[in-house]
Amino acid sequence: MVQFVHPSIEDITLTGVLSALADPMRLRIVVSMTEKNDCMSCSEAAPCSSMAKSTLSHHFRILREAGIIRTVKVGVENRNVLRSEDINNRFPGLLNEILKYAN
Amino acid sequence: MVQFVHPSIEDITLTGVLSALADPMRLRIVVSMTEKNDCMSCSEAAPCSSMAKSTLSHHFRILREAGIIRTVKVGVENRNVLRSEDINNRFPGLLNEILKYAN
DNA sequence: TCAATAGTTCAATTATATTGAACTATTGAA
DNA sequence: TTCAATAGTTCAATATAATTGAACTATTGA
Repeated sequence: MVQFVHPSIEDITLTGVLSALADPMRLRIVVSMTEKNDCMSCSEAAPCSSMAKSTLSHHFRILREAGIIRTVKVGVENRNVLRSEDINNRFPGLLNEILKYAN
Repeated sequence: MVQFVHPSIEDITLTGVLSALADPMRLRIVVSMTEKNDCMSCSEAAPCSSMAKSTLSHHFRILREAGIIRTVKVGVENRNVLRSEDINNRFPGLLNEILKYAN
């Protein structure tokens, strides 16, 4: 049984968030999640079909451990949501400012 | 004679800026440059004295190639300035938003 | 029961970061 | 003019992180 580790709000760091968003693929994942504004499976939010699923899994882990997404396994798939509220509490305005220029 | 390469404004990328600022040491360099609000030599802006100068040189190169600082060699030292105006033209508000939460 | 689905984990390879050592260029003093 | 000191760069070696294929786990639905 896979259990995911998520940082609490106070453990979200600036450089952690920046590192996570400093990758074009992860930025695209986050952008597609803001557009959907709902849970997305990993494959649904995949930035491109050519990426190996182990790489995709790695990127989701980075986003998760930076505190940017929350992942829950439901049935056979993972349901990922943006932790917009948490990030906005921790760093008000930051995420929107970055996403303003993403894509 | 060392000649430094700087990207033009339109070649500054979001992920480039985020990658450059996603490192705690580079973030401290940038913060100390905003506090000084003037040219700083590499060693003057060094985030800690224990860092090898080759590592420091590497960090300044990353910042330079991301378009965050401009470097000119004057005499024996490098004079580094933040390209605040350029970054603000390219991504209005982004740099201030990030620096708001730095350190 | 068993194949399909959705993802994780592992091990190997590739790429990036860190550092000491050797180098370059400039200055200032003897 | 020589030469040591200063301020950095570059190089080669090592250490750390990213990418991927292959094997694995867990869940569902036929």
